[in-house]
Amino acid sequence: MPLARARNAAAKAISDALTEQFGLQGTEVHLEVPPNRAMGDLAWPGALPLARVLRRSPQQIAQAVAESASWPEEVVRTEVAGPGFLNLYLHRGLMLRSLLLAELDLVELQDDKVIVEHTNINPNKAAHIGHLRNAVLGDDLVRCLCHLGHTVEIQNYVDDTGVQVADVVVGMLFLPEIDLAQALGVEPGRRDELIRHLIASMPGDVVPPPSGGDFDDLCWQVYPLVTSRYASDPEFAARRPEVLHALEGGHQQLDLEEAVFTLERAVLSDSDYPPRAVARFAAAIADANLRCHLATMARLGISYDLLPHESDILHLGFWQRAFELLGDREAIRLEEQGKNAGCWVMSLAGSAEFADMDDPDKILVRSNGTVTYTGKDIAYQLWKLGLLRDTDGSRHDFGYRPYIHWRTAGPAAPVRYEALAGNVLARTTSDPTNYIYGRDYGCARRVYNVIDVRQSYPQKVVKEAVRVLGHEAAADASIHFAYEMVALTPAAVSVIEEQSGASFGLDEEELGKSYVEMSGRRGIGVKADDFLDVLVIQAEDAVRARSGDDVAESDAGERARAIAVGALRYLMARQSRNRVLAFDFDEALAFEGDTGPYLQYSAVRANKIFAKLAERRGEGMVEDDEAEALADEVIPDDLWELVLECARRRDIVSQAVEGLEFSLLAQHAHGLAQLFHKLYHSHPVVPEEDAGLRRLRRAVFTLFAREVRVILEELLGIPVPREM
RNA sequence: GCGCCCGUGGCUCAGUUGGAUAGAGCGUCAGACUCCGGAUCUGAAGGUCGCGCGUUCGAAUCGCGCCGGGCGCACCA
Repeated sequence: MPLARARNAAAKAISDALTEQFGLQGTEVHLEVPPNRAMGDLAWPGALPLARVLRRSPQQIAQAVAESASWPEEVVRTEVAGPGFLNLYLHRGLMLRSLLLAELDLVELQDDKVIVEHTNINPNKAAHIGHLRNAVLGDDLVRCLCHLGHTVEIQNYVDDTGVQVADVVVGMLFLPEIDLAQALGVEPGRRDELIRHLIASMPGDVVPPPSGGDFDDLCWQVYPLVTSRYASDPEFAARRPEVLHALEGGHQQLDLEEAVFTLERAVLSDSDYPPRAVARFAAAIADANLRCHLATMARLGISYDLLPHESDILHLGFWQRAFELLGDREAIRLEEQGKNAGCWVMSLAGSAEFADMDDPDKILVRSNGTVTYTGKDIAYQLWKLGLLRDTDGSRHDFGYRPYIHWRTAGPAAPVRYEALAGNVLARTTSDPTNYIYGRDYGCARRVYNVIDVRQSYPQKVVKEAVRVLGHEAAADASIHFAYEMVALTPAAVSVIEEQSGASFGLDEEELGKSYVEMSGRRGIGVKADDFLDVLVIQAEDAVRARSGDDVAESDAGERARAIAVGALRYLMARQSRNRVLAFDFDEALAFEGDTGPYLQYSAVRANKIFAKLAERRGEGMVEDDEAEALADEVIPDDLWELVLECARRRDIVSQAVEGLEFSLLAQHAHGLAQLFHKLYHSHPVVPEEDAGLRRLRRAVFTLFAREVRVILEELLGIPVPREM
């Protein structure tokens, strides 16, 4: 990290000069990178606030520091400018040399573990583009944390016993056969045949390659029918709590085939469905959807370490233990009267954040004895922090077993799921004696929960619960990574309605707004796989238009996939997280300008230079021995600008993680690509006959080619195709 | 009602410990050499940073008050 070294050395020089000249001890010196190179490479604005204290003009102070400081070798020139900035100019050759020497890029490994929980899609329907925002932001965070030397555990929480899964089960078991058959896209038939059809479309023990009409797409069709029928049919609506209760009861070791057989018999004899069979059926639906979600995310190079299941939290008594801990601290109480009578509530009145609320109590256990989602989430959070402990001090833990294995061909390549080889993706089990050798899950120093901003309130409650249990530091380390939702522009809604031939029945008011909220319950949304498919098709058209028909089929497909992923991931990263992303097809399908493909193109072009260089001149990228010789090189302004930008990666990544704002990183990447594209035209390499000039350009472009690959592939998960 | 978020050229957005001349992209207009690929580049036009008051050497950024929009404040998740 040559820039950090130069910065620290310069800061120390300034601090020492302040002591020597003005007797100031231990002044904090922050050096920033000024807006343009005419103002230097690093700048110290600290003379301005010191003016009052020292009763001298800022220019005088800056001048005194500039003249008396013993500057490190990295600083070659100083200048006092504007109202009193002290601008520093770096030794360009030295910086370029250091940046090219790869071993200087190593990071210290951090001695902690960080958990990032993301994706968390309800396993009752296909993923939509809103879920993609969650997963991409979560994955970007994971990549940046790893880059900074952290050990990261990625969790994708599976709510397999919630109302949403129950709703699809209700639909399969109780919707009129006619409606059901239509939703499933088959000829009307008996219910047991429809159930069989659904089971047959499940992916089994594999993670399937996504295509149209997958299992999760069928559920996507069924789900809105259920929710709309609840409103009109009370008898139907009464099925929901029945099914939910069955799910919570579990299905101990019941075989799926046996469960389906049981359901069939119930259909034929017109008798009630046995709860255990219903629960087993629901578990199969949740699992099948989960595998579809994994497949969708795999396309984007997103993977996980652990799949915690809500059913296991339930069966292993996580909540009971959390309840005891909260009870010991008297953080919860049983409400005897009022509107919350019969409920266990946690009072939030004690914390400033909730003090102004009308009702500062949050219900954790309902009057019927069941626990709310927030209650379960508190237990889960405590477990993540290693704080869910039994009375003997041992950790109250899950059981674990390998769920599937996976591997990738590179940092931004698609994830390939396989049976036995590669990295382990584990899932929790309800048998705490199950474990995976050498693996220890949970128990992190810091926890990021990537969740939609609309869940800020329950997330605050969870954090507060950790705090009232006396774990101040752990509460502070419980971070809600909140982001705004993805909505649809009215134009996007029209496109979907036109293509699907369906109408979402939006009223005047909704259509008048600048965007429409997506809703799985209403079936309003752009499915993630569908959108990716469209992107791939568009990208492939563009590839063929440029390269002609001589591109091999598989090669064009490969490039198109990379471009589609690049466009999508960049789109998600570049918008700041607390702004609603109003999805528009035209904008999302753009491949020119401030887009992923623009960045990819810069990387491809840079690589192309070196390919041609090897071919025509037998020269390659600048290696360490050549880099040594560059320290004395005179580097012109325009090339230097790119060199300095390349030096800033670590700073930018730290800042992005600190503020959970990956638009900073996206913008940095875009800036780099822009500088490169400009230089590409003004500084040709291959045709340049002057060997010295050619070496310098090679050096700068070597730096860029490496840098852009790291930022795109490692940090943003955007693949760099071989050609475009 | 209380809380959080958003308001920046025609459109979509950056601008994060307050820093120097507010940046991109799209769109519009005018251009790019027998030269490593034109998904690129050069140039032009386009801004009361919602409004007001304040803090500061300095405010798009911090504080207060308005205006407009969104989202929360469930025995849903």
